[in-house]
Amino acid sequence: MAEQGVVASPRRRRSSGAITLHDVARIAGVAPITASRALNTPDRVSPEVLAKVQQAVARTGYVPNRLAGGLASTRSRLVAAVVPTIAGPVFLQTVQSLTEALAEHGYQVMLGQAGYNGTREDALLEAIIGRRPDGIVLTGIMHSVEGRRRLLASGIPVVETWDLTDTPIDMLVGFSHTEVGRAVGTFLHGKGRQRFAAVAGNDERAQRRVAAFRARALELGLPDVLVAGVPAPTTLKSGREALARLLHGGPSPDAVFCSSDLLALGVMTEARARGLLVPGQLAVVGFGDQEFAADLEPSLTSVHIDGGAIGRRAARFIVDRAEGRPVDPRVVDMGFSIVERASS
Amino acid sequence: MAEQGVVASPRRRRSSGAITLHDVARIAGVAPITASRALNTPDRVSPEVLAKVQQAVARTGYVPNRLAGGLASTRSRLVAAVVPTIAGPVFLQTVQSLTEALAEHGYQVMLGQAGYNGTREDALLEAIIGRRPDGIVLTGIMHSVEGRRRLLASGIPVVETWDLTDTPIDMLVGFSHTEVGRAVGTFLHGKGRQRFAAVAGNDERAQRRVAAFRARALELGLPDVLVAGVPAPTTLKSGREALARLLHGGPSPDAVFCSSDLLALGVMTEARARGLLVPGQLAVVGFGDQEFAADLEPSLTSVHIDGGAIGRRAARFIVDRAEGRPVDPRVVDMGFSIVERASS
DNA sequence: GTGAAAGCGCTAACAC
DNA sequence: GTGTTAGCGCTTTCAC
Repeated sequence: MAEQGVVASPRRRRSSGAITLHDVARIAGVAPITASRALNTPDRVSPEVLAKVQQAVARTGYVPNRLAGGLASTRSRLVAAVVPTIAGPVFLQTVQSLTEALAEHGYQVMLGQAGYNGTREDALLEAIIGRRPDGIVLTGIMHSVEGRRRLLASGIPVVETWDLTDTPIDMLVGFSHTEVGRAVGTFLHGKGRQRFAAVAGNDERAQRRVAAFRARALELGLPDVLVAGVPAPTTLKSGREALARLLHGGPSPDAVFCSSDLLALGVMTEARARGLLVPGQLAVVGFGDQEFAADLEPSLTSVHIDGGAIGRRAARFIVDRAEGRPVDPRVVDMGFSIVERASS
Repeated sequence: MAEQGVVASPRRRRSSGAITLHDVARIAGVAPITASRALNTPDRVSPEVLAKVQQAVARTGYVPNRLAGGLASTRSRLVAAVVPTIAGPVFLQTVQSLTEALAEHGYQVMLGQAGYNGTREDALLEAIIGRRPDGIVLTGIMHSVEGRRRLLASGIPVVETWDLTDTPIDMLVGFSHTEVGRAVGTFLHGKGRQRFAAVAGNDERAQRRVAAFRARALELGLPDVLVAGVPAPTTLKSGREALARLLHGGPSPDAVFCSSDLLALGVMTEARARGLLVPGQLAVVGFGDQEFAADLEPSLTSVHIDGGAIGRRAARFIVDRAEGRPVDPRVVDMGFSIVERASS
């Protein structure tokens, strides 16, 4: 009687109802851990057991619960990718190749949108860290000192991309924005241009490119660079408006360096609407070398960044770290190149 | 002695080392479950306890482990967003607003890239289902019968977007591609155009738009529509090439319906290079009404789709379902509109 | 309003 | 090569 009282109403909990590793193991006639090994490390299990487990999996349609696996192994196989906004086309190639490369190794990408002004940064970091990702890839965003501190404190591997800073949080794969600005200055000067202008989004990296472009112009003995600032994310429209502003006051520039290809397209569109010849009266240089740049009329000279390679490299950093391989060096300069086309 | 033997080397497991709810509870002087309630349902806890727990959280920098929470509650607060590829600009607005809207409710988005040919579909579904997301949002992708079956079997809420099909898997928010094709046909006919052509990516939805466009032309007593097919994802380049092909054989069209704005830009670019006047000799209509369409020269007439609204609606579907609210209706037609601009 | 116990589904650690 | 045991860090269930 007493016994019955104890056993009577066992504390039951609603389970998810899905097939579990337990079920698979029972059907295969082995212990759960053996089934686990058959799935994760098949070479450490006898061929017969492997076959039986695989059959059971096929019969039941079992899909391992990665939440449970991640909790038990402290390896979530989740990687956070943080961008200002996914709607800007600049970093898409990087996100795409990052996602693909990680998927090949069994990792999933979680998307984080930080915005351009850093308002949501804190909530975003909390949401990300709470998932215990095996890595965080930061692309095209700045982070506050506080954010940096939290990332460091979390102990999660971090890859910063699309930049080369002196004080990386952890790992870094990018290129020098300063060198880009200098190189474009040198390039345009080599083409005989004299009166430089720039159209730049108000994000920190674009500003750094422009500052270097300007410094290079001064070095070369050219007049000061006219700069038209536009809000980020950059658009075709703001490119058009920026050229209008540049032409409004003072001497007309004969070369414009734009902080994105979309801006450059805007500048070329506006130039055409005004009867200004490109490249005859105005050379235009873009940044990013988006797929459309080569096929514009005239085709657009642009600074080529291999966004796909950056994503793949970042994926390798994360996977290496997650699997305990040594990561050295932790900073990779992917460089850039100026692709010369008709617009200059 | 015996006792010592028993206690001596307890089976120790390396924990993640991070602060846990246990730690917070200990510091606050309450039971773990109480600390949990203070964080998740603060109104069911006394003000003093709440304050103590919040203090402990602040002092320790505690970030809840959502893997553990998800496992225990069978609510992962993860939502999978599946697109053909993130690098095509068409669905970005949808992904962006989906991510934002979900983030406001504490949900994270996991990115899945299905490709345009469905090769990776199976592995992708397995990866997604393994994370036990609270919802799956499918955007711009077709799925095999087998994929459909697996999704259904998983029991996970599914929202299909950017289409209106007769046999939704679960929930649906989109518009009719057939209606789009018909409407564009009617529109161009109203502008006095007679010889229609179309440039279309080889994805199923674009094909449906073109088929309806063609059918509408026949209804209107117009000659058969010339169609130039291009591979997905669509590019400016393939737009240029497509127009070249269209002009090559037979009578020149006086109107082209393109399956993306980028294709339309390609068509306009090629037209200009050939001295063909837009809209004088050729009317051009795009699809998607991307941000740049309005500011092209000439500005581009395009079919406007409110991708942001689609994403937000999909987010609401998922959140409602996850919180147990009734979802009715399960199919929402977001409609579309033709934005008339200079190119037609 | 608060707590004790049990367990979500998996894997690490240790045995044999 | 296989199994036993004990958690991973949280929340549900039940009790007071």
